[in-house]
This record gives sequence, C-alpha cells and structure tokens, in this order.
Amino acid sequence: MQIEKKYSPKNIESEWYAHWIEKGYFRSEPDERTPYSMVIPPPNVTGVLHMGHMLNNTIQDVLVRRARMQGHNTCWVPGTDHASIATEARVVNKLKEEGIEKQTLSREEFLQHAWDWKEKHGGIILEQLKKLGASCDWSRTRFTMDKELSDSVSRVFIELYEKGLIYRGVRMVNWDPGALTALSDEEVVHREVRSEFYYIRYQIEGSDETIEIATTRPETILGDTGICIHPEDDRYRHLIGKKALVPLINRPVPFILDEYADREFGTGALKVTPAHDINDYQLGLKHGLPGIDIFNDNGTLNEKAELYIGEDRFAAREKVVRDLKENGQLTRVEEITNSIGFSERTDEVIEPRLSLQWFLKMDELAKPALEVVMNDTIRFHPPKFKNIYRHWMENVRDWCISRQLWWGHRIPAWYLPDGRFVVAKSAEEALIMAREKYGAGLNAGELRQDEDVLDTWFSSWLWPISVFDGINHPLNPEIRYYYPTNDLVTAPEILFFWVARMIMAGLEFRGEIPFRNVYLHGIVRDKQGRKMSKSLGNSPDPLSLIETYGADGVRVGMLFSSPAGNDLLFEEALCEQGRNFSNKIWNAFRLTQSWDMVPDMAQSGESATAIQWFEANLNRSLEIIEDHFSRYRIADALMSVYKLVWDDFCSWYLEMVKPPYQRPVDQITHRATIGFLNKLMRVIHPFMPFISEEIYSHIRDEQDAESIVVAPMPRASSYDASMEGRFSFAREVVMGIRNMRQEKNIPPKEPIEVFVRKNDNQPPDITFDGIIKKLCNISHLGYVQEKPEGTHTLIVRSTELHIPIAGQLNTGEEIRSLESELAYQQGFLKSTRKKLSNGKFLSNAPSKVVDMERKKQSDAEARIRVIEQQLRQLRRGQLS
RNA sequence: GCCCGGUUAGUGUUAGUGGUAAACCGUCGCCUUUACACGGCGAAGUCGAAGGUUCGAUUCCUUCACCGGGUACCA
Repeated sequence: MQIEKKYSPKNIESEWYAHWIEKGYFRSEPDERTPYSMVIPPPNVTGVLHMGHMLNNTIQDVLVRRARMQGHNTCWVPGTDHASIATEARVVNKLKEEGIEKQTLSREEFLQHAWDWKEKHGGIILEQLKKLGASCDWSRTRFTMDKELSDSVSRVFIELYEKGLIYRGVRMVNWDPGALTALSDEEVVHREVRSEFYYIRYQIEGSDETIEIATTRPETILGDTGICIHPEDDRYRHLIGKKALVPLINRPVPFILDEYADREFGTGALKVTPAHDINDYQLGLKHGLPGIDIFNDNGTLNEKAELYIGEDRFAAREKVVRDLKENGQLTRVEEITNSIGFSERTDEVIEPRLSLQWFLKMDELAKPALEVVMNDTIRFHPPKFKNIYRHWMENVRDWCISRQLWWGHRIPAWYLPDGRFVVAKSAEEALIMAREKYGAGLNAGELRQDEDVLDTWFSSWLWPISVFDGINHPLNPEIRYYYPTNDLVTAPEILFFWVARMIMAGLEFRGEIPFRNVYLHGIVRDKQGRKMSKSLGNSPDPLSLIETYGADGVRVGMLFSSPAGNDLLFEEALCEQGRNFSNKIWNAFRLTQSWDMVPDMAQSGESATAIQWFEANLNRSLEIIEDHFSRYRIADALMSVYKLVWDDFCSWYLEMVKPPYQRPVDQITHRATIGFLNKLMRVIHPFMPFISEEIYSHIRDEQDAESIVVAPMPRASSYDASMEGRFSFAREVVMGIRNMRQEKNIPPKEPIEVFVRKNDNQPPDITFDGIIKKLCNISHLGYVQEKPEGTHTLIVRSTELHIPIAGQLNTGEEIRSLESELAYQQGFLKSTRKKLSNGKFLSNAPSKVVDMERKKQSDAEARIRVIEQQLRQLRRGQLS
C-alpha cells in the first residue's frame, strides 16, 4: 500500500463526517443505557462561526465523544437562539438597504421579513460546526422560536404570573435609545470613561445669591425638579424653604434635605432629576418631587425639555454648555473619570428611564439556585466562579423581561380598553378570562395583546428543559431520560445571563438542577490579548483555518492553550502544532504499515521488553488522563495524550521495536504494536476524531467496533509499576550517550563500546541493556570492576559509563565542563551536609526527608569521586 | 472603594511542590540518520518585591507593586 508521506486531512474529514451521519452514530433515543446529555449554548441564529464557538464546541465534542466511547447513550442537542435585539436590528438594516422603513410595516409584515431572513441565513453556523466534527444529534436541532419552545415560554410566563412572581410596573429601567427597548441590568456594560464635570451656577429665587452645582450631564438640568443638600451642611442651611431657578428655563425648584448628598463631593449640592437617574428617582419619591421626562425614545429631547426640542441628547449637551457659558452660569469644567453604562448589543449610552415594563421577581428564585452551587450539587469548573456567582445571586435585582421589539415571544397579556389586563395562553382564553373577571359583555375586538416581546434569555433559560419538551409535557419519556443533563460548556461572560437563570428555571419548573457540571472556558483573544472582533479584524476565519490545518489540527490547537477558565491567546502557530501532531501520528501509522511481518520469526528480547514497558506506560498514562478528565482539565488531558503518543510511543517505543532497514518484524511484536496504535487512536479520538477514525479503519480487527466513534475507550488496568523506574535509568543512559555522541562528533552510524562500572554492590538491572544497545548503536556493552584505559566517562546517577573514543578531542574543554559539574556537585553536597549537621534539622525533619538527604549526600559523594578521578586522568594526559 | 484570582525560562502558554524547579510553544546551536525537516538531538530560569514563621520558603503568613475579573458609588 502506498501511503502519502504527509497527512492531508481535507477529503478524509468530510468523507468520514458524512459516513458518521449516514450511520446515525450521533442519534440518540432513550434506552436502557446510562445517558450522557448536553445542550449546546445556542448561538444566534444569524451568527457565523467565530473562534469562540470553535473553542466552545470543541470542548463539548471532546466530552461527548469520550462519553459515547465509554458506553453512554450520548445526546448532544444542537440549536440556535432567536436573539431578539441582534436579529431584529439586522432585519431592520437589511430592509433599510432595500428602502423599507420598519415603521411603515405592520407587525405581521415585519415578522414575515424576519422569518424569511431566518430561513435564508439562519443556521449557517450549524453547518459550520459539522466541519469542526461536532457530533451533535442533528435530528434534534431546536430553535428557541419553534412551536414547542414558544409554548414553553408562554406557559412559564403564565405560571409565574399566577404565582405572583411576574408583575408589571413603572420602574427606572435601562433604556437603549439605539435599539429602542428596555434592557435588563445584565445587558448593560459599565465602562470607565473620561468625562467633563461642569460646575453650574443656579440663581436663588428672589435674591442675588447663587448656588453652584456640579454635573456630568448638563442637558438634564432641563428635567431638574429639586436641589438636594445635606441636613448638616452649614454652607447651605439658610437656603431651606427657598427655591432655586433652573438655568436657561428659570423653573423654580425647591431645596430638599437628605443625607444622600455627599458634602465632600462636587459642591455638596446636588441637582435632582427624578426622571433620568436612579438615585434621583428614589430621592424624588422620598421627597415628593415630580419627574420630568425630557427625552424621546431615541434619545432626542422632547417638548418637556422646553429647549433644543428634537435634538439628540449629546448635541443638546453641547448647546446647554455653550448657552450656560454665554450667560455666565458655567463657572468651571473639570476632567473626571466616571463609569457609564453602555448597551451590550448596540453600544449606545444607556439612558436610565422611567418606564412601564414587565418584571420577574428574583429573590425566591435565586435562593435555591445559589444553594445548589454553593453546596456543589452543581460543580463549577474552575471553582473560582462560585464566588462571583454568589456575589451576583446575593445582590440580584428583579429582571426586566419585556422588550420593545417585534422579533421574539410576544407577551401573553391582553388589555381591556381601560388598561386592565389578563394573562392567558391565547386570545380566545384571554377573552373568556376577561369576561369572567371584568364583565360578560366584552367582545374579542376590545382586547389588545401586549405589543412587547420577552427578553431572549427568558426563552434560553428554559433551554435544557424545553429542547426535551419538558415544560409542556413534564412526564414525557425524553425529559425523564435526558434531564438533568450532565455538563454545560460555556463562557463566564454569560454566567448570569444564562447559567444562573437556567439553574433557577430548572429548580422552579422541574424541581431539579439542569446540569451537574459547568465548564467555563475563557475568551479567545489575539496574541496581544485583545478580544477578537470583526471591527478589529484580528480574528482568523475559522473555516479557512480548518482548510489549512484540518479540523483535527485546529481542535488540538485551540485546546492546547485553553486551561479551564483562562482566556486563550490564540496564535495560528498552535494550529500548526496540531497539524504537525496529525502528521506525526500519520507517520507512525505509515511506519507500522511498511513492516513486513513474518509469522514464524522469533521475537527479540528487546521487543518483548519494549512491549512490557509500553504496556505499563500506557496504563499509567491512561490513569493520568482519566484523572485530568475527572477534574475537567481538558488541556492537560490532551497534553498527556500528546506526550504519550509523541514521546512515549513514537520516540521511544517505535524506536525500540523498529526492525533494521528492510528487515521483517515478528508476529508478536507486530500484533502488539498495532494493538497499541489501535488503543492510542481510541484515546485520541475525542480530540482528533478524523485522523483517529482514518487510521483505526485501516488497522482495526475483525471483532473491533466498525467505527472508532462507537469503539470502547481504553481504561487503565493494573500494571507493573517498577517498569517506570527501571526505564527512567535506561533513558538517562541513552540520552547521555546521544549527548556525548553529539559533543564528540561521533555519527550515529558508528558503533561504540560501553563499559559499565557500578558503584554499588547491587547486581545490575539488565532489563533494558538490549534496548540501550539498540538505541545507541552499541556493539558491546559490558560490566567492569576497573575503569579501562583511554575512555571517555559518562556518569549517570552514580554509575560510570566508560566509552573508548578513537581520537581524544579537546581535553581542555572536557576539563572545563567537568570542573563546572564538579563545582555544582560540591555546592549541592555542601548544602546537604549543612542540613545533616544541623541538629535541629535531624530532630525536626521527618525521617523520610532525612533519609532522602543522606541518599543525596552519598550520591553526590559518589559523583564527585568519579569526576575527580576523571579530572585527574585528563590532567595527567594533558601533561604528558 | 470593596471582593476574588493571578505574577514560575523568552514583554509566549501553563503544571507543580515546605527539602536548590517541570511541560508545551518560541528562540538559538548542531544534524538532510532508511516513518515523519509538519523531523531528530541539545542549550538557557536569584519561581513579582520586601519582611515574617521555619532547621529549611518558589510553596505558609503579612505588607507592597503590577495584571486580570466581578461589583458598588460617582451629582
């Protein structure tokens, strides 16, 4: 068989993926096996694959594939999210490009456009995930606005309303003047910004006196309805009962006394604008000040502002400043840094605004959801996120769930003409309910459904339940089998948006946690640590990465630098490393395929030892890998696999058993080697699904599973633990000799002789002697009592290796290197001696440590003896 | 401001430990050896700073510096 020298993943990957789908390996139906279920964090339906998705889904796929090979009935449910704000904005923009304004369309017409857009562009990302190798059960693909899922949303809305947890009320909300909707607290991102701090002089009514007030938002003076001063502030106490005139519009406003005013900050006097600041709002409530809302929805000023009507708030700010300056009421301007809220979606500056919205009470939902995380019923990986979670949960405020948008789940509330309302599943039920409640005479035309939709997260929080239809049909066999899911893999960014709320929903609607483990991975950043974004243009195109390095290579590259919870500084070189690893595996395979196997050939002792050693090593590594997985240390698990394959299998094992050029290999060794390769492919399959399947398909036995996807994951079994120690000495010898060859310029082809002098009275362990001979091209390996003449000496631990060297090269350099080694050893010896002569050390340190110290001392002494002896000899030679 | 987390080789990524330090990548040097140059062999660190506890601290404690995250207030 002719096998390419370089592994090329391109066709292999797409063919295997198609094959897996055709065989239905990713499909899951409830059966008698233990389930392993997981839901995908649904990407935005209009989204395209970016590096964050690649990382997120690679991790999930590793977990799922491993669970599948461990015999679980695995179900990874894919799907997408309708993303109200983002999708609506895109559809609005697209319509604008076609010359259609949203306002000119009816709700139904707009939604038709939105659905068309979704059908056309939605779910591209899911196709892209297939390129990555994601082993989702595609037959279960869900969308948050599917019928079942939408029904689930209104059902829980009604239930929570009836329980009194959902209420409607006027509150100060975060208004996004770009998206024209209210947002929840979580959708506001606070950033420190350099701002101007304006000092403005207010006239006292009926007097020449003025009072100075500082503000960062001078345009809001037009909504001022009071001035707050501290009750004990002597500077201003005399003003009580008087009124100040709001500059430019001369509205008289009263002084109020409240300890909220900070005497140290600004001028100590605070303007109160109850309609546009949460603290002012509370002050206004407390002291009976009216609120004057001077802004329109889009952030322009309305007629209540009296001035600059129709102008944007930032333009109005400049004009207010200009006009105040002109009339001398602006006394000075300072630079300050303050924190400003921005919309997470549109990046508009959030306008705090009084508004009638729907809210969900959080206290009762938060308590049990906090408890299950703090007591590790749900485990966070890494656990450091527990603290952050607790902090949020303990300070959670009610959730504003209504959005002034059309794309999403419409709020199931119907209003009577007088504003009273009912909450019901449908218009029909609403009518019946309204008649019962408010009078039989009502007709359908008099009821109007709420215009708003629900926050997207109000559907996402049900995701682990609703994908199995567990809200509408709580006892259906699927939800009972798959819920709770096992693991959730996501980014800490959405810990509150999503994870916390899923936990609340799970406990509230199922009485059970939604998942047992939450794996939180970092953000993919570029090499300079910047978040990858379209506008920076610093994100590589995931699909072209896959094209270049293969999905296996990219997966490995992403995972290499991705310890749990830490951000990942992505470099393309990591994918290159992944690709190189593919190639290494490929060539190991190629080597085994090039061997001629002769059935009746006797197995060499070296091969038998090599097999024993690798068997032990493999099991030890499997133990380590299992431990890493059990602690969700996926990058570490991969690193262990990488070293097992590259170092242990390729660099050591294959070199040990490799037959000389064009010579055959015996049957036992051949079979064992293929068996190892088979196991290694299975261990590696969750990380590199394609190349492992390709190689497996060539080497599998008749009785093996037909595909590696469903082959059993090797498990660690008991092994000869002494092998490791014995081999590690042999490895030091081999490395020492290789090193010496390089230093002395002895080509690998030239055979050498080695005479070993042991400096202890133990019989030598010759287990690896044959292998050492083979790996170092040693023609004769013997044990001696006396150091032979004319040899170069290597010291491994306290054993001397004497190697005759044809031409003595560079004695001086050798002396120098021995001298520096001697100095190091002497320093080392000195420190151990110091310890051992310290009575306190001997009496306080555990005896194990003291023994170790004694062993170190005797080893060092032995080494020093050998070095000194050799130095003497070299110096003699130099003199003569 | 408060609360977490971090600082270990090269303005890289991370393990780890009360007994003079590991891995990956990168860099550099040598090697085109018959699986693989997408390869092989090798080199380089006062474990952020200062104190303290200890026979002994990179590890435990305190303070500080810097970085990251969360969160509050900021008129």
